[in-house]
Amino acid sequence: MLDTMSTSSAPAPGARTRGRPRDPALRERILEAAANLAMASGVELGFERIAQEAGASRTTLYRWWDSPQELLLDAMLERTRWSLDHDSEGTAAARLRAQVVDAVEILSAPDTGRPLRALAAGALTNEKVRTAFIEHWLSPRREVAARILSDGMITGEFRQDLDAEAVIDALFSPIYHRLLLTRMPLGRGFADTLWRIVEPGLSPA
Amino acid sequence: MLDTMSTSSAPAPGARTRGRPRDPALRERILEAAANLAMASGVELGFERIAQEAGASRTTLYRWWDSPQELLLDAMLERTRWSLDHDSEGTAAARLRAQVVDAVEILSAPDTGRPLRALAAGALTNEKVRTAFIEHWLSPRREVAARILSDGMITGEFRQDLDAEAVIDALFSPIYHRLLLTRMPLGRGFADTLWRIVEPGLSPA
DNA sequence: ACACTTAATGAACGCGGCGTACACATATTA
DNA sequence: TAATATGTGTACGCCGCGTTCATTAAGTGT
Repeated sequence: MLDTMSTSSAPAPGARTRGRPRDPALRERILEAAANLAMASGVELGFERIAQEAGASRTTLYRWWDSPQELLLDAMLERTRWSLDHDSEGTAAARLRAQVVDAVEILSAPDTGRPLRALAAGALTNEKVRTAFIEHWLSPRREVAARILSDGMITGEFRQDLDAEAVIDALFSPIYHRLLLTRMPLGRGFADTLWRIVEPGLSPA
Repeated sequence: MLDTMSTSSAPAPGARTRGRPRDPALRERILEAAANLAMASGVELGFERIAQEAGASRTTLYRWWDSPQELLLDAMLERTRWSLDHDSEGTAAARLRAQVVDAVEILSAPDTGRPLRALAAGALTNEKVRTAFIEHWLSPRREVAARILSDGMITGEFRQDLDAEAVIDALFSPIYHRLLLTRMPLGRGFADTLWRIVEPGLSPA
């Protein structure tokens, strides 16, 4: 089993260790500082600034994270747990559609969308960040959708020869695309529009 | 009319000017150096390295470009002119599908795909780069597809209530997504798979 | 009590790229 | 020949990076 909630620095849940225990409040201040800085677009994300904003020592950050982006990833993961809980009621189509709406929700909200841009930027320059981003952010979310798709294919609601990964790409990558590259409007309506385009390709002939 | 072939530094096509004329060969060496460096993944793209690689003076680069990424964009535009020429023969569906295949072609080839990643990374950190990337790279390509979609909607081959921009997103952004973020295979087959998913949403009921 | 272990701080260092400024050489037009 | 614009080379200060070190703090073990 994979721990999706922390990139590198697991404070060892209930493990009683020797030495001085890590200060949870400090960690929280650091994560919040990173999220705040990343929300203010145009600000370069660096250990220097984060430490200053959090009122922490720079060395402390270096101890726990390898890069500012991995730090930010930890912050984002904790702030978006809810999006991984999904209803298992209703048709597969309705559940999948709800996931698309959720994704638009998260990526269009400034306090999550903007940090996600900084995260993606890191993923493009640092392979380690890219790996962590895939492992801890993208994959868990794709798996939720993959599960729903699989259910629908079994019950016959969807066609059985679907390429699940490609369907997920078609449904979700446009949302990332609008957030990251283009400047086209990204709002609730886009989820509907997108769904209307892809949905016909899901149902059996 | 918009000049899509140069971001900032137009050498004024046939304009006879005073002073010493710009050296075209030097410009070419610089563009090539940038493309080569961007192809070697893991290398940070900076004026310093580009100048060194091109055997040019760093000052010269600062004169003509505002950022290494805008320089690289110029290089990419010149190397992918062909992709903007498209056949106007055949059904709209066939022509649109061909565009998807071309896109996969360009983004999966290392000598264009990797530089494009560097370009996208720049677009995520520098708003000016982002603007140039949209204006000179994304928009012209989207317009080709938009034209085909428009044709198909007029002839009745496609449904008339399509949101063209959203269709384009659904068809092309998954390709960028696979190049930039995920590590899923990006090959000829993906174009076909993608098309099979989206195509049903295009034809009239 | 004491030793031991880990966390957090703060100061300092060298490195490298960035952006700019300046002086100079070169090529072309008026 | 004068004027103009391109290209070169050097030098400078700045800032963030990544690391090292010494020090203090907060918990464990016997």
